[in-house]
Amino acid sequence: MPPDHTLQVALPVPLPRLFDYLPPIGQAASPGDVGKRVSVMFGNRALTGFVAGVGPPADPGLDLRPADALLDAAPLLHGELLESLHWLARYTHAPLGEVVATALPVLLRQGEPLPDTHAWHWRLTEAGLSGRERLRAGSRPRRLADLLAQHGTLDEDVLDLHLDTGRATARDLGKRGLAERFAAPPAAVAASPRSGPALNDEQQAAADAIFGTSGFGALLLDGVTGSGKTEVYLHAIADCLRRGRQALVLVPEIGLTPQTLSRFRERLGVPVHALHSGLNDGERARTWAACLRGEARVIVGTRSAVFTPLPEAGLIVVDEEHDGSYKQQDGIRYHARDFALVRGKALDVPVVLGSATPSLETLHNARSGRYAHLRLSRRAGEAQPPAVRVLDMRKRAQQAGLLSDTLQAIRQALDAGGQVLVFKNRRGYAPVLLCHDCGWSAQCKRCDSPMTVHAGGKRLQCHHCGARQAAPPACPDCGGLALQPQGIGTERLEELLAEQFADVAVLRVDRGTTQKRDGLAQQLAKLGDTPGILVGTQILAKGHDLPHLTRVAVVGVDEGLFSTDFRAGEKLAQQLIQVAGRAGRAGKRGDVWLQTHHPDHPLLNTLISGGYHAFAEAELEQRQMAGFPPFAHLALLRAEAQHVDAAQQFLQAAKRALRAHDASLEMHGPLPAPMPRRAGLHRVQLLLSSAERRALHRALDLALPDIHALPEARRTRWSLDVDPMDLY
DNA sequence: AGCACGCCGACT
DNA sequence: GTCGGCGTGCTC
Repeated sequence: MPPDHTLQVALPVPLPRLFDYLPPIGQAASPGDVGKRVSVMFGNRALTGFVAGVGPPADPGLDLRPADALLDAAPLLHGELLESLHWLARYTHAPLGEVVATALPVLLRQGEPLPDTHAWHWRLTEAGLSGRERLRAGSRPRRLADLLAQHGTLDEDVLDLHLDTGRATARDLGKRGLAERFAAPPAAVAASPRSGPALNDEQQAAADAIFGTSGFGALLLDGVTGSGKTEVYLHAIADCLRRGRQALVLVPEIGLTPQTLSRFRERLGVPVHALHSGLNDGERARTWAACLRGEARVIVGTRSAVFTPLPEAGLIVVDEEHDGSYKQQDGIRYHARDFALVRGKALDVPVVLGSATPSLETLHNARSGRYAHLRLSRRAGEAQPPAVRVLDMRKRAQQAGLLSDTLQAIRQALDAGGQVLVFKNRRGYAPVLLCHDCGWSAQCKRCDSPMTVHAGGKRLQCHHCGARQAAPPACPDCGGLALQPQGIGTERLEELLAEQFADVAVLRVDRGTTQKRDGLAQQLAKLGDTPGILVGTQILAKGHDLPHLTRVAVVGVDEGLFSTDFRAGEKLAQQLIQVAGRAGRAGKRGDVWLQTHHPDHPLLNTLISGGYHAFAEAELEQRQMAGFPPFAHLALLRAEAQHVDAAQQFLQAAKRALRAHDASLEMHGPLPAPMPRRAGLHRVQLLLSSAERRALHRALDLALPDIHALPEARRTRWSLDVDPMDLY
């Protein structure tokens, strides 16, 4: 056996190398096998791998095992997507096998064949055509045969609509040789778009700029809430369809509502394929296959949709590009927005990044001229931007964190027939249970963090490891009965509001209440246009149209003003702008009441007087001075272990390895993570920083093999996060 | 990451 | 006497 044609296989294991296999017994390996999946025995378990290359073995002395079977007749990944995944593996410093596994739908990752995407149709056979008259008139088989004769062929999916038990009858005709089922090629989709509202001049200019971008180009669509970004997307997508190309639209996790989809479907007049967490494995694999075959023309999906193959790509849109849900926080820690840009470049198509509150990274790129900067400054229908009022909380009496001024403001808005949103940037009933007598507070036994009170004070839950327990009836330390929830969460707020405003509906909207499918939409429908109060967290800041909302009360922003996380200010500003954007729509000017202990804080002042862009300007200056992104590039090496020392020692050794390869790399740590214990493990981290992205990556490229080989590496769970979003 | 192999404690 | 703890070694 000439050993110069072995399969170089990428496997979904955290080992940063490929594994050589002989081709399956009786087969020869050819360069055409690159991109096919392959099943192999690895150790003593069967794995599905991916042929990354064909060539001579890395180690000629090694006794190679044969692969069991190649799973694809033609490469599953090739061309642009394959190249982009190679890029992603290099960029995240992750094994190609894990990157490929992340990119593929579960079923394909497990080695299932690429599913069919064609529809099954039925038609009469020769025997059926000539013999249908002999079927008893009026019988089901006769009626179906007549239908088939009349229509020529019928889609299996609609048989039951034409005739009761139509499917079963068709199978019966099939058994008698009178009808046959065949795979119909997917119907060619002719777009029949419906026109929407006329674009205003800003929208038109934006749409023209996208249309005029030939080949790759990044465009920031910077439009205030309600300025009609979606209309611009729809025009750009319609253009893309007219040119016979596919469009990919990425949306944040909670932005993909049934309403969004039906709006797209209605306006574009083509099937819109959705990819989100609600799909089952089969649906995901089918959608992926439909993209690969070019049958899916418009794909709307969340983070992982960035991995869909786009053989006829024409446009990529990333809506709400600043949204944190685009960054995967475990496994391969990719950023879907950034990867979309990489793919857009490789595909040579425009990438539109839309937001009312662009990330500072994106704004920086727009200001430096790398991205075109398209602005939509006007709200549709002449709606006015909301007025913001700051309430000083210092030395003021409050109930459940609400000032009496705020309560009055809510009353006024309700009396005027409006709806009010009370926005609290935290969830749970009350952050901690505190003994007023001795100061004891409920702490999680596994994590060093306070447990939060849930279910009206009956239950304690740790928000970090999920541990739950019943709240003690008396203080475990002093036996006193003065246990009180400290601080306020949305449940306590809801309680107070329900009490104070018993005449209107008070809805709490958080992860708990919206987990059910369409839970939020149903709740909002229940409220209708009657006066009422919505209480909630982050989830309320985006997405849904709330046309009757006239007033927003913001409570509990102070934690975000003094955080150690360098991104906290940006996140807070984005949230405040987004939630303020919920107030007021055409015809009704909304307002925002903001309670704080720090009414003079520069972030609030700049944001309120100058808006998001003034804030961003100031924040970018600070980032530059402090040497933070986008003026520096970060990578975070995290380690967790049963014992702090193991994690510490690993990171110390990793630091020495990095230092050996780059004497000038900036490193901070190892330091305990901001949440130093989680689920019983100690967490430590080492922050790497460099003004030059290249220098950072070169140091990692050189040092990671050493770090993998460290004896300390085996005694800890560790991971690398390039461009971390949270520094913990 | 899995999964074996390999030496030391409380139990059917 | 065993079942089982997780240290450490390896996977083409």
